[in-house]
Amino acid sequence: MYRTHTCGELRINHVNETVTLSGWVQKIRNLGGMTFIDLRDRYGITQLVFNSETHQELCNQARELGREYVIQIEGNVAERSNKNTKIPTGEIEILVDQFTILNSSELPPFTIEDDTDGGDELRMKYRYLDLRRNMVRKNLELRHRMGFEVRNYLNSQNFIETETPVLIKSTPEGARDFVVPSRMQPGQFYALPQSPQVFKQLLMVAGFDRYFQIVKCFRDEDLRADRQPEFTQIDCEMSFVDQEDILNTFEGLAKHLFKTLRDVEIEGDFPRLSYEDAMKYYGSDKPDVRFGMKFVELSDLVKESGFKIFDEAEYVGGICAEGCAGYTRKQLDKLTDFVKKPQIGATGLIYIKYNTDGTVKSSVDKFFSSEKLLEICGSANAKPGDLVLILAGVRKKTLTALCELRLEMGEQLGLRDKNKFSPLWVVDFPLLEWDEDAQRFFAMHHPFTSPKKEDIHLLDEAPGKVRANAYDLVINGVEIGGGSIRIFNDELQQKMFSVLGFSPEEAEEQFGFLMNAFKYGAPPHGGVAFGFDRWVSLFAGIDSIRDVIAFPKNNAGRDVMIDSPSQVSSEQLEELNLALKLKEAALNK
RNA sequence: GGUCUGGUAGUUCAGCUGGUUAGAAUGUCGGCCUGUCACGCCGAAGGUCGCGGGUUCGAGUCCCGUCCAGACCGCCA
Repeated sequence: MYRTHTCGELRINHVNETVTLSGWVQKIRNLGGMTFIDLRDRYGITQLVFNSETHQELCNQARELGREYVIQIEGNVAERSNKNTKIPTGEIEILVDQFTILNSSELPPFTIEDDTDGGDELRMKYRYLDLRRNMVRKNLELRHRMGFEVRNYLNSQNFIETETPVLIKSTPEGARDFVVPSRMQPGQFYALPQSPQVFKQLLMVAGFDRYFQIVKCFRDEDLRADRQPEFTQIDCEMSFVDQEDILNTFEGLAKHLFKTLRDVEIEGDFPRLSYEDAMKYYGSDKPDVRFGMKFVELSDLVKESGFKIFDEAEYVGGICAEGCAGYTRKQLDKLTDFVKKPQIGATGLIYIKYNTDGTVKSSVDKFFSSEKLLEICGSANAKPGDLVLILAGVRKKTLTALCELRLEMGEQLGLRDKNKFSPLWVVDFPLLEWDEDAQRFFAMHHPFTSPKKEDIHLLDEAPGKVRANAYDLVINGVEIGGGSIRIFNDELQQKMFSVLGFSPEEAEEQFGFLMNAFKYGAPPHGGVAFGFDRWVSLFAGIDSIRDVIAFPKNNAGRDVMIDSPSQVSSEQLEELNLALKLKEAALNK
């Protein structure tokens, strides 16, 4: 038997028991006549003592140990004379009688501690060592518990977890597919699913009624801190539901997860915000509503002042930063630089300081009277002591920039507390969005999303105005998930394909199986999918999803530990009927 | 595809306008130490300054290219 207890469970009431422990050597403190070793496993740390007076030989052996050696010890649990209140096992220690080295270890390239000295690159290369660290392991334990609670809740609501295939078919629209060559069908390829979308709809046709799956999805697009080429979704679909039923069901899931994983009670219904209002008040379809600072449109108020920037702007909007009237020139310059960064793209920043004495000071004093500036402050709901920040320009771009500025101010003012959670549903998304390059409409959500009944008549005359039965769950400015009520009528689906520019033949070739299925009594249905990794990282209070994934890939889609992707042998290529034709840039690598 | 930041000891970093032998902390190794738990004290080893080219009497430092890593824009229904 390798162990009778784990390294995290022994307490004062175990004193005098003889125990066997196995684990890794975390730290050796050699005091000469006496040596202490911290023995670590997943469950905790237990201190071992070697005393040269009573166990000279053992003491000598203990000195031979190194960090991360795997050892097994037998000894007696004793009460410490000097207790350590910082750890749960700190009242006891093990007087070791014998020990065995189960495995030696090379010196690890970084220290296995909470505050490691390892940089990201090293930690990824030696991920199995990084995973020994509390921080990373705790994230994965949270992930485990969350998966468990998702299953618990959805099971209690009669959902059936059903697996869907991973080798499927490439379709146009949406993200770039990962493709897998078929050996048995020369020249043909499978695609890895971007989501199990059509399968879950087919399960509804099959009468499964309530489906879910915690499932890997794949998208071959460029990565970010919160985007991996393979990621996990909580994928769900329900029959005989309208939007209201879905929002209620999954609001229930969200509340259950908040309660069980973070012990947070979310009072009342999640607020709902139309896409239009989200853009108008926050410049984003995933607003962070932990704080206010809503946009105020000032376009009409500031026109014809002779200030060219405002006069020529399609949109002028501002936010009110509470209590910031005291900002120095330096701070304001820094904010100006911030909004002028190419990624944000504003041309400049206008401010009005509403001083505590009731006076105003602005960067556009030349063009506006004090009365006018006060009026602007009034519309922006500013009170003495506040600072109004204004951007102007093309509507869409300015809203986006103002969104970034708002988030930056929220950050500076400490309004984005990681332990505060503000969920909301963003609803009434547009069904379609116009693509300038392709000169056609694309489905904003996906081609199976149903238009709002009252907007269907607009499909021909003004497709861009049609709203969809689509919704996103947004928490703290992070898009946690989204979904829609689907089209379940063959005719409407064909109509949708035609608006998207598919010929009937193309639609038949790509999605014939789905439309065919819809001919056999498809129930009304709809669903939602949540980004599991993002949700876990939100609960863990971290910004990157990499640390809630056991073996993530880097920002170039590379696994630096196993060194993938990699080349395959010419025999493998031959077998797959593939020949490589590399571009020059690829050859240089 | 683009923008930005970084790459110096095992590790995390410092290294100014180019100028003597490239430093600190930590880790490692050796010695001392019987109550440590960030143990302490003494000592030692440890460097292709990512790689290639250029400018210069002289390059870790400046320039060009390139590779790697990270953040972001485009992209991601």
